[in-house]
Amino acid sequence: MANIHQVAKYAGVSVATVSRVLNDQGTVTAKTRIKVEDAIKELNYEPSMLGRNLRNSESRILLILIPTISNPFYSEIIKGIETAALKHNYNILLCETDSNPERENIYFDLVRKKMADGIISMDPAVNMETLMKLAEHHSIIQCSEYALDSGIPYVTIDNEDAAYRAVKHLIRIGHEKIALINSDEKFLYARQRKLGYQKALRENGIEVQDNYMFHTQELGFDQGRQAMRKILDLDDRPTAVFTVSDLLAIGALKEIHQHGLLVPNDIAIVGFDKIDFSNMTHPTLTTIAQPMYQMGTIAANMLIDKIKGNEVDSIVLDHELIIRESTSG
Amino acid sequence: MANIHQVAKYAGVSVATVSRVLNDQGTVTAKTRIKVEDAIKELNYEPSMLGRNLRNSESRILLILIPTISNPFYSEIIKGIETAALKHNYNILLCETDSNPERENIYFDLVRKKMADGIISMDPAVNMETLMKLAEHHSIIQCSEYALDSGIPYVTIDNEDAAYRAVKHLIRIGHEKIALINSDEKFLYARQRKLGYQKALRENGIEVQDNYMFHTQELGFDQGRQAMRKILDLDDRPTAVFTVSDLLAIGALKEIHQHGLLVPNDIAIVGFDKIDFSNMTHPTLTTIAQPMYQMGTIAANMLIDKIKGNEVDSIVLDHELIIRESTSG
DNA sequence: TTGAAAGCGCTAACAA
DNA sequence: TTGTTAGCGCTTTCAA
Repeated sequence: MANIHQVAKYAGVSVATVSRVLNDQGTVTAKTRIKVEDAIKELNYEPSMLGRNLRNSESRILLILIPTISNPFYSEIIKGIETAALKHNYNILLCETDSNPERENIYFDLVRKKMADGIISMDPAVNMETLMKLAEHHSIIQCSEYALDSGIPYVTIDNEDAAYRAVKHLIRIGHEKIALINSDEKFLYARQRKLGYQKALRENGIEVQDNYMFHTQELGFDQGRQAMRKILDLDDRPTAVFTVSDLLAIGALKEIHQHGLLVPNDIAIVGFDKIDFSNMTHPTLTTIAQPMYQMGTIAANMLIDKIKGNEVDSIVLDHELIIRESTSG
Repeated sequence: MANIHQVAKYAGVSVATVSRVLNDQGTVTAKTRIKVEDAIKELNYEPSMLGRNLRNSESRILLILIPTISNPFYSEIIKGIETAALKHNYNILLCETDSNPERENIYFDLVRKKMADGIISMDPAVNMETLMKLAEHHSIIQCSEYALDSGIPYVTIDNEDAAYRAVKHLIRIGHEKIALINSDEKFLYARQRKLGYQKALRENGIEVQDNYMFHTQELGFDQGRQAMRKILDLDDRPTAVFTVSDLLAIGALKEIHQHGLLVPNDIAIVGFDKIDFSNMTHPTLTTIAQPMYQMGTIAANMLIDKIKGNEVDSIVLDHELIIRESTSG
């Protein structure tokens, strides 16, 4: 594998000139440019990013911090990030923390050690203190989940309003006994969605009952089933359930079917995220659409902006209630 | 941000000594080690991988080439890759080609330009010529999909046998009119699975009918629905369908429900991959389990071995038929 | 328009 | 055991 010196020698010019044609920059005669390009072709030369990156003190890599790649919610955001990153000549390092602090730390080290130019954090379980300390010297953007007072820019949706509208929809179609399957309230989005749930109930004169609110450690199918099992065991059984993720909703759906009950006739369900699978279930899922792809592109563009040294502002994107079969006979 | 020189100066030693304690290598007195470690702490020094990588001519990054992150089949493999990579101090660059050659080329450039030390290719649509040319000078492993005569090591399963067993299961429970929803036969796995399908039929004296075999461009839900719609339109309607991916199967399932028919009573379905969602549908899906996580760890270990300069052998992993509700009343 | 040379931060061969 | 020094491959300033 040739290096820049050999190309320079072969072309009969200096390395500086080779570098200039490589970067389409500076002033190079058409004649010398051709000499250099010929040499490059002849020697099969590929400029090494290792050298360039060291010289430029950049890696052109964006670190994406997610809890798990298994949740399609994140896959869709990642698609957006990747497309935007590519457009600016960045690439993405995928980092699944599995909510494991040790693993998280390995990934943080990558930016400390200059292997990544910035971070898009989507992990609700991220250690905020560490993240904030890191943000003092590095470019970081929060995506979807965030801490308001961290001073770290974020892109997200209005979780409270989204939950509010989901529950209001259930009330509008006649439900009064509405359960909530939430995730752990240590997460901001969980607290926000709970607020929206409660607000919708109160506004309609429905009492908020503690025994109608459930919490899960993760946002998966199994957790949805387990929570739904508890709900089905309730003496005064709810006629509708609002879950904070489609995966939870799909688990709940399964459990309801298992008990020989029907959705939405016996129990209506609303999910959250509008992942692809929410349209594949039977019945299809009413859910809150988050603009995931857009969230990804925006987060990436914000990060790249920040890396450039620009000020960037946080942004709250629109969501949308998608009414489907699980709430309408 | 301090560099190694400043640490050396602060500690009153040479940069070589700092490098030695950094890499836990060479011979350093406990006393000097402590001096250096103190300096590191004092200056908040973090060694730059940019410098180290240039010096060592390595990036410690593994490039993962997948068609799309949306298919959970790949997510699970990626989990395996990431875990194995991390164990060896490698990180993974996620590259979705979307079966777009232009995008593929951008990613190939990353290894040409030393930004990645090797590739795990899982894209069935990969340009084999380019891949083989690249393999002359770079470490590459094929995962799941492969070209036998490429000379590039692979890890996969026995697709023909897997399909054979899936169809045989359908025959055993009494089906004779069995349709196939396959993907494009330009892919090796599609040809192999078709062979298995045909073999099972022939062995049991069932005629292979061309009008029972369908092809789709992608392995998704929508393609499954469309194919199933055609099957339902058939004059002599099959009583069972073997699909080459769970996503296709889920689409087929949906379409069958839509027509007011029941699975498995009216039509039985077998999927392929055992993605998490195959257990969330109603009914749950009979499917072929691929050891995805294991495939990921093995592929990563093979690649790391290859980067080290070792010979690595291709490997065929076991699969398993998982019988669930979609084939058993 | 081009070239010489310094230097990005690190490792390792060699010398002391 | 430690230090000196030569690069790894590139970009960029300065001078010609």
